[in-house]
Amino acid sequence: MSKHASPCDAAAIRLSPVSYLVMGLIGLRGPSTPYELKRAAGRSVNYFWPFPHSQLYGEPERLAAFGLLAQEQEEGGRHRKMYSLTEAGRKALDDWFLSPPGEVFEMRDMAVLQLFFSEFMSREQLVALAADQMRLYRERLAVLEAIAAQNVEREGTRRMAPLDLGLRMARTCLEFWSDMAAHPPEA
Amino acid sequence: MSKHASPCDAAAIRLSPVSYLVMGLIGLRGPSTPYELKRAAGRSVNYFWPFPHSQLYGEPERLAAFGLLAQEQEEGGRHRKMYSLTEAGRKALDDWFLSPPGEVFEMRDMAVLQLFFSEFMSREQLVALAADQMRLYRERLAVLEAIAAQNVEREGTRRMAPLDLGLRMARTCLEFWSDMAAHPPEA
DNA sequence: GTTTCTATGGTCCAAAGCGTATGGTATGAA
DNA sequence: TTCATACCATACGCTTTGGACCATAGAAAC
Repeated sequence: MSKHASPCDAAAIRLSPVSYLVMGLIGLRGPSTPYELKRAAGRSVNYFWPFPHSQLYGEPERLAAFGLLAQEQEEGGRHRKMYSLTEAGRKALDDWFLSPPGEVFEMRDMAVLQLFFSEFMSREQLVALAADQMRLYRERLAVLEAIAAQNVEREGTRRMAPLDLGLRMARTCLEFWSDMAAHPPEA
Repeated sequence: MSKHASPCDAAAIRLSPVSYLVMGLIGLRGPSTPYELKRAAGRSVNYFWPFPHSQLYGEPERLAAFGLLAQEQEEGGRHRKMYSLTEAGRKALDDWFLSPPGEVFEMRDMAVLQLFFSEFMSREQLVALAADQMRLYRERLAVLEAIAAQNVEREGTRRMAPLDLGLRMARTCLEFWSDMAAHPPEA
């Protein structure tokens, strides 16, 4: 039932962020199906590394082919595939931690792009943009705070740390756009 | 000399962030060659909307084909192509400003990805990660502050606003990672 | 005046990533 | 039985990516 790939050139495989995402989540959760990964990711890691769910089906397959995950397929029904970490997979994760990424975040922000070109905007448009961003960041804050509230017992643990950063960033942005709305530069 | 596309289905064209990037930069700078755009972008907008330089060559071509830019080609030498905004292009830009993006930034942060899975790390590794991020954010801050210093006369203008946000974000992150280094959660 | 060096300027393309359309399967209600 | 609705999975066309590669100009060296 268990279908292993030959523990082939695990050295040669290209590991992308999504690879680590998948291996990491399985490490945290234990054996999981793609659908479970998708749901788990949607509520957490997706906030600071977005990606389409379709990758959570393809990537485990690929990792299994290289022996980093073990695959087990349901006999009947939906033929769910259950993936778990192999020794090699665990090792790959550990190796990843050995060296910090050496780069800071990349941010893609359409609102800031508009802001950069805001010389072409009227004052009203600029204020409207700022107001809209304020609304969105308040929403974002509410969502993140709700997640924090649901996990009070884990407060201060490592897994909650990214949430903390998310909250800080959202507050910083909210503050920025509030200032912008209150005192829009003339040009 | 001047080569216009028919002002064809400018309605049908798909406009991506890079499209606005290009049109916006040309709007700010006046007529520009791709190389100039590339250099200008590298020092500014690239910090909050990264993209490969090859797009700055392909995209203007495409926009010109739809009549949003006008193209003029150097006769001899390098056959540089000079692009400028047409009426339609200016209009497309204006239309863009009519509706705020309605979304907040997407962040991709490898360090936070590692942090999320840091339960698998030793305390030393975590501290090392934090220290490395601190270093990088200090560097980033230095760069941004240098840019700000070079533009004191434009301080408080709209074009400098994104820089302000960048500084605030970098400080927030630096603070976060400093806290992480000083008080790494046990697990 | 020819060679060489370097900074400038531009193109190409294979591979990766993206998002969505689509199509099955289980469950419970009508 | 059937319908409706979640749940679960895959396929595929399109865009983006990043970096390798090429080409030109001008200056310096000889």
